[in-house]
Amino acid sequence: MPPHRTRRRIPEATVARLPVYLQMLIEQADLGIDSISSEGLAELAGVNAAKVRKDLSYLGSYGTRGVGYEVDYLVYQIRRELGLDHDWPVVIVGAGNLGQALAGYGGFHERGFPVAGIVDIDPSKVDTVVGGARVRSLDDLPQIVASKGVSIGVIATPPSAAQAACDRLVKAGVTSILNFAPTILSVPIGVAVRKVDLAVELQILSYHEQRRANVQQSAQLHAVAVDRGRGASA
Amino acid sequence: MPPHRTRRRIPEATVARLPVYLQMLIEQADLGIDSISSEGLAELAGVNAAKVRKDLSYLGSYGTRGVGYEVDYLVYQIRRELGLDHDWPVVIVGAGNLGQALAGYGGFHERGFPVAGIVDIDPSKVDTVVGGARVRSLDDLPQIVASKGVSIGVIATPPSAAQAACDRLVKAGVTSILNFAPTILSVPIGVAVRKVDLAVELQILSYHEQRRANVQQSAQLHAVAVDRGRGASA
DNA sequence: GGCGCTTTGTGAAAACATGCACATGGGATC
DNA sequence: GATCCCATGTGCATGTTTTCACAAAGCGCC
Repeated sequence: MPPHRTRRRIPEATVARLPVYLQMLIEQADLGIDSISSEGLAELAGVNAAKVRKDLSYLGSYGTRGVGYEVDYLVYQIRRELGLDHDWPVVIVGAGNLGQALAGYGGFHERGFPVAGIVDIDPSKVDTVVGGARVRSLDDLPQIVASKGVSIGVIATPPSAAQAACDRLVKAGVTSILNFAPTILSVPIGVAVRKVDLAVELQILSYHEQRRANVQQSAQLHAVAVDRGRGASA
Repeated sequence: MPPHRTRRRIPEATVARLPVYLQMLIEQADLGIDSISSEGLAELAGVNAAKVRKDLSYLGSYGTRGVGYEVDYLVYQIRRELGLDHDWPVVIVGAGNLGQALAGYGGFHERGFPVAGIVDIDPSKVDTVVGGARVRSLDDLPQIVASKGVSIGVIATPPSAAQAACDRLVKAGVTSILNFAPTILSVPIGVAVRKVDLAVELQILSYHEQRRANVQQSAQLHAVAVDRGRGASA
């Protein structure tokens, strides 16, 4: 039996933090640091130390008590667990503003997600070149997916086209989708979807701004009430 | 006493879903639908009905038993709660690939976050025009923030410049930050930060792909073991 | 080789979020 | 104006995530 076959399931919240730890660890490695404590990593990642330890404990016991974690080894283990020991080519659907920026965004390639292709339904966009890649027809999707072994698709279309784009990705054999359109996609079970909605992020910030304003206002009202109480009757 | 002064705090998980409900409700309103049940909204938002009801109950009792929710009124209430009853101008720091795409991305303006300005530290980028806005110098930041009443900043710089960009935003008076750089920002308390890291999203998908592969492999191994068991000894 | 220092790894508690299930109450029909 | 129907609003149980606190364990120094 291999040492860690299926391995116990890692909580989703932890999975979402591992990439952050990874990023910080790589930074430290580049700085020549070769050992780090949960405390140190916690500080870099903006979380608390107990959380770091519990998160890392899901991967196995890779720390040394009294010392900390060896940076390189931890990088290796997190990479392995996240499936980052090889590249995952991605295909982008939609060559509008956002699709073009994503295609040209070096961060993808740099972090193990080379852009295998970018496609658009609009014939006038096809064959234009964005971010070093030639835009291809949506009809070429199956061919791109098959020939490059793509399993992750990125949707950067307008909302109205997102579900259709999704369907074509799934039909072409993609099993994970990153959706930038403000649309809830329906997919067969077994296909993973993550949604990133830039406006939603801003709206959440707006809530906190709003709240701050309300609280201040209410504190002022309260202060007034207190003053009144002091000066006069009850 | 006003009817809903500070109002009980809304759970963060709910705050993150309200924008999605809002989006769906606006879509329904545009379609001429004027009433919707928790069940219907749940389906559109991709969550379950009890959750919708509980989430909406934090806003108050705005539904009608036996009937559902009036779409327009709910839109109004969610907008008010999220602070979306007025626009929130944003300033973008960094006019690279991503910054340009964001500046040109209609979704921001459309959903209440007009781009009040985009700035860059690189003199060669200053005065170029992207997405209808002229890039201005980083030094103009305080002036832009003050004159346009900006309270939300978007960081679209390379990671190495992100903390400096953040500091300047805070100093200029911005109190909420949306950070696209893969960096943990440190900010004074009272400033809200949200981070969106595109590569992290892909890495989370990668984990699930990886896992799928492992499970399949392990199922195969298991099948082999069973076959062996069948064919021979134990 | 033992002692003390340090930091991990992890049970157990607390906080938070989800989902069920049903009492409650509004609207429609007669 | 009484009755039925239906979907909301919510108490409660369940599941997940965070945090605490401490025993276990490696390292270096004497």
